[in-house]
Amino acid sequence: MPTIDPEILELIQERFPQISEPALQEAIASVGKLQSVTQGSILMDYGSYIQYVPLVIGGSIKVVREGEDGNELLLYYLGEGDTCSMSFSCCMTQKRSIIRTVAEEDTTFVAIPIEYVDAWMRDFTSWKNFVMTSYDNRIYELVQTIDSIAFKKMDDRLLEYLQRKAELKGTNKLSTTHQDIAYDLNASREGISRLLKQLEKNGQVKLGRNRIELVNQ
DNA sequence: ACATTAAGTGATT
DNA sequence: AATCACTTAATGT
Repeated sequence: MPTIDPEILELIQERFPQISEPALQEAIASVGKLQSVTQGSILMDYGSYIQYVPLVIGGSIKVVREGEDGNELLLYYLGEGDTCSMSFSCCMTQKRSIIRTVAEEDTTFVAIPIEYVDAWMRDFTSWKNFVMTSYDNRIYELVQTIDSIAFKKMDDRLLEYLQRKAELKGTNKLSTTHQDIAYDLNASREGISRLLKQLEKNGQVKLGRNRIELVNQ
């Protein structure tokens, strides 16, 4: 039996209050590995099998879907206290990943080897609840994203995107390029530039090279 | 100073 | 709204 890592134990208690059972906390601290990745690292890619389930401690991860032509589309973000629901369903059903996850910023997480994930569903109710709640949140966000694509015009999508991003990062000053936004929204860079210009005219944002500031109104 | 990268523009479909 | 074919501006070396 591996020893309990006190650092992980503390982080879990601090960032994942839903995981309340002490025995579960200790189990996580025993088998989990604390990992850090730099911005832009790909944690999981199309077709790969999942080896672990990540519990996000700090930073954020974006989950994207890519078409055959290389077009990308942002599905949702994972932030502190979140976990990747896709990795659950993948490891439960032994299927390859149908999405890609990329570190949106420098990110740390606790990696749980998949062999424990299943057993804990039986053994710990707080784990089961955590997983279910996580699914629920992710599906809710997915539906919002679908709504946004299906029913909203690009300018609304853009504003929504910026607001979510600002919320996730905890700041109104975003450092990103028009091109990156265009990739996430699967739009053209020029289109995004023009829409941002409009938003600036309306006093909703302030623009600079590599930075977009949301103006509270 | 020069090269590179981000952003802006206008025309076309 | 996308694409093209640029121009202009900011930034790194």
